[in-house]
Amino acid sequence: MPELPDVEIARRRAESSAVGHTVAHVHVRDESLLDGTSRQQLSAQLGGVELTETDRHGKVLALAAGDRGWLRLHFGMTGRLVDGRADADPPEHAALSLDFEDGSSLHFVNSRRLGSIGWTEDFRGFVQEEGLGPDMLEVERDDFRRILEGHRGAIKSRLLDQHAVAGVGSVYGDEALFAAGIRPDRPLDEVSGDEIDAMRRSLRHVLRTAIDREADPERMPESWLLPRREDGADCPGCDGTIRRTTVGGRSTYWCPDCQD
DNA sequence: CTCCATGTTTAGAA
DNA sequence: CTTCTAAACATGGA
Repeated sequence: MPELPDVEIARRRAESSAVGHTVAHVHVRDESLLDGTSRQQLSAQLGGVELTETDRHGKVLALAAGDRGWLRLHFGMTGRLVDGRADADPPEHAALSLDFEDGSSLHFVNSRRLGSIGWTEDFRGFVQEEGLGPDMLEVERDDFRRILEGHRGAIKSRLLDQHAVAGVGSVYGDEALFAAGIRPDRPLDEVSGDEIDAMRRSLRHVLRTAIDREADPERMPESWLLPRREDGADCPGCDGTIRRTTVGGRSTYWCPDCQD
């Protein structure tokens, strides 16, 4: 489920399994995911080079190769990182594999192929150029208010707009709206400043909790909406019923009795 | 067969 | 300019 927590967990795993390792071979296995780069460029930039650090902004993960630049990964709907061995078969749907000199390897697996693989000399500059909003775990209260104020559309649509704020997706967005007691389709001009503050706190709590539980849906609290994302399910917070609707073109699960 | 899915972009309408 | 909808992308699971 590649939203901010999933990408953060992937970043932490890459930090421990790939940083400090030297790339022996780069295998681009699905060229269609390359975005503004080529297998030649990736091999030239990463081959024989030690990975030095990781970074993340919203749903974008980046791995640094010293001063040369950053490998950028976007997971789309189904992307994930898998550790492996260079002498073993790569996992099914591996789009990119980095084999390290010690025999280990890191695979970027993506069955649905909606993500992207890029190269950028300056990751922070890339974030700027793309016009991504601030990371949801970094944004300050007053900035978050400014981002949501002055709009009339549904609050969920704005939360999921990566150019407004980066990292919120449909599942954890619904979760935080549920926790804050706000309807996903509520027009933003009907949301008070205090409610915006509460929304920010709910988002931070939901995202941090998800990260603490390694973004594993099975491990999320029973009191959450996530295990009940089904039309007609019992609401975990009241005697009501969870409903599925569409907001901003995305399936949305919420409780009409708990949220208004 | 049908419907749905964690994301993003684009075209067109209002 | 803002906002919304539908469609497209490609694939897999229920």
